[in-house]
Amino acid sequence: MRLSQLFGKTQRQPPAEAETPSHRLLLQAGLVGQTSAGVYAYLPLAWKVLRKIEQVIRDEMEAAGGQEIMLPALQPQEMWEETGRYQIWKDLLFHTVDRRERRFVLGPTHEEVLTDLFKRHVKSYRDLPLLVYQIQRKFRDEPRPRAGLIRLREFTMKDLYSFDTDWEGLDVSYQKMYQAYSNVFRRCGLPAVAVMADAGSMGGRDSHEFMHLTEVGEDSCIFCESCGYAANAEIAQFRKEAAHASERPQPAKEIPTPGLYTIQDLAHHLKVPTSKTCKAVFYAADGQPVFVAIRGDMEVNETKLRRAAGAVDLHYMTEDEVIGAGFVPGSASAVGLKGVKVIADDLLPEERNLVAGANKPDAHLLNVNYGRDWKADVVADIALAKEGYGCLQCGGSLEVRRGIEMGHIFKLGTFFSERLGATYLDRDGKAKPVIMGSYGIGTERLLAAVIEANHDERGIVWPPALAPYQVHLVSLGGDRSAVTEASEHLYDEMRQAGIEVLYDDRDETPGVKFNDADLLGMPLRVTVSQRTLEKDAVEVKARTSPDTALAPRDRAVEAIREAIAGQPAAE
RNA sequence: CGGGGUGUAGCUCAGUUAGGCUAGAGCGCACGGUUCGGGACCGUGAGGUCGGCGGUUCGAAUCCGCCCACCCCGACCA
Repeated sequence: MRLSQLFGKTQRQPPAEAETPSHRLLLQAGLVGQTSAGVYAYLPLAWKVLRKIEQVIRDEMEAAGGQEIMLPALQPQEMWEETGRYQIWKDLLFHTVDRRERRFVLGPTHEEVLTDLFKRHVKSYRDLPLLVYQIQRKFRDEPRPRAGLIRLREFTMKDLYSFDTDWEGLDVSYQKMYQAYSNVFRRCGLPAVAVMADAGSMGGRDSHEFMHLTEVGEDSCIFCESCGYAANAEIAQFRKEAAHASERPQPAKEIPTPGLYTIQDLAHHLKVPTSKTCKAVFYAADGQPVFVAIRGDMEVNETKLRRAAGAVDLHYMTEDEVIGAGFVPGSASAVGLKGVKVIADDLLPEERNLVAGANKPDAHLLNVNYGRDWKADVVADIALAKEGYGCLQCGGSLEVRRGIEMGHIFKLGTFFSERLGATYLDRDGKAKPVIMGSYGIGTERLLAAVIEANHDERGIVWPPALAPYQVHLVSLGGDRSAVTEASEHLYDEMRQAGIEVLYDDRDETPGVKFNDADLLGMPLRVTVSQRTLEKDAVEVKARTSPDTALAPRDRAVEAIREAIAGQPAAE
């Protein structure tokens, strides 16, 4: 490809709106164009990379026994109502209506459609296990699109679904996908770690997310270096130790605390650690008020809380809701509270003599004890793991890292098969719901993560396996026809040799060309100039190294080929 | 949805505080010339609903109101 003809120009100054490196580089290099928030167009270079990413994924899915299919994006709304997911996903769906006023949604994922298809084509245990996958557009009206391609509203996802006769079979399918995902990310030159994750609202069992760790990521992950524990902060557990368990229960005592509303102020004023206090947090779970109690030094993990509450929707109460529920902000506690569901962190029953609200303005209680003074309807682990907490498994110190979630695998079980009636006939002649798993990778997000992981201050550094072209041929010809002729000749030779080459044939100064070559990030730069021709050579330079080397013209193609082969392989 | 921010040429921004006459700069783009190994130089030129609508005013990029878009931080996910 001639750079002079390429659709997509580099920009000297990146748009100010881009903050994360991948977003900035994608725009500055002219790879993508934004259409609206979370919706992008992909120009030739980006599209080439995306196709290579898809090919890597396709390879690994096929190797694992997956069969590729194509499913509709236009999905009848009733299908979503049948599984009950319509209510849950409603706000995230793009809705549409056909000319007969039949309601459709643009598929945000394809479990419903595929399970329905499965029903009509699979009848027997002999057809199982079955692994099918699709690579196609999904549409989600995300509340907040983010950071270029990291969080999109229209995006491409590889989704593979597994169908097994039993849970052991599902374990095997799951393991296959776990391995396939590891292969995909390795081949894409992208460091990734698997962390345990929330299996979501679909009653699944195991679940892992594949994370690329970077400050730019939007997920928090918890790691233990000594034993290898790795989990999304949403579900991460930790070792909880009661700080005051050995104390003898003391009589409760009310004290005036005017002007003290926060745990910080309260603890400071009473000269006690925040771990000596009991904090109250108000949530609405599926519209019902929930009183949440947790030790003052800890924070509520909303994923854990949602599960403990058995709720689909969970949000911090608004001021109106708090007043409506009759809570006393600043001095609330579960002591004497009636008619409201109380959920307590499981550390509270072990603590003694905590400071808690008195449930009336400007007053708190000293020496509050669980069991004697109050009880919760639900006692569960609802605390958020934090940096420095103890590892549940080994006691080591936990670390928090940010990550981009590039892939998610989970065991669905029978959620969809039961609701949609997807059964198979087993050996015993009985119809049984098929056991499913679901495994997704976002390709544009993967592309963004690849750039996050592979760039320097000058631009992108494509992993060879994904680079749109292997060679960036720079001609410093100007109007010197000898240089131009030699460049054209080498360009032809390389193409005939099957080498993917981007040829900078523009009438630009050397500085412009070199800077664009660095920005665009092809693995190998080959320069032809007056200077190299005087030595009857061309210059070869890897994007990853500052060093250049001369290759004789008569064996230039051979030398380039060797240089490509010598690149750090992504395999 | 809550909080914060930004909208002036393709990109980066000045001009808005204190309303004033043909709205500016750099880069990019087009043409001509000189240059040619790390974002060169000279000349000429094209390019603008100043986010939109309404209001105040003799006069609005500038003041007021409403709306919209985009970015960032939180609740969701690949």
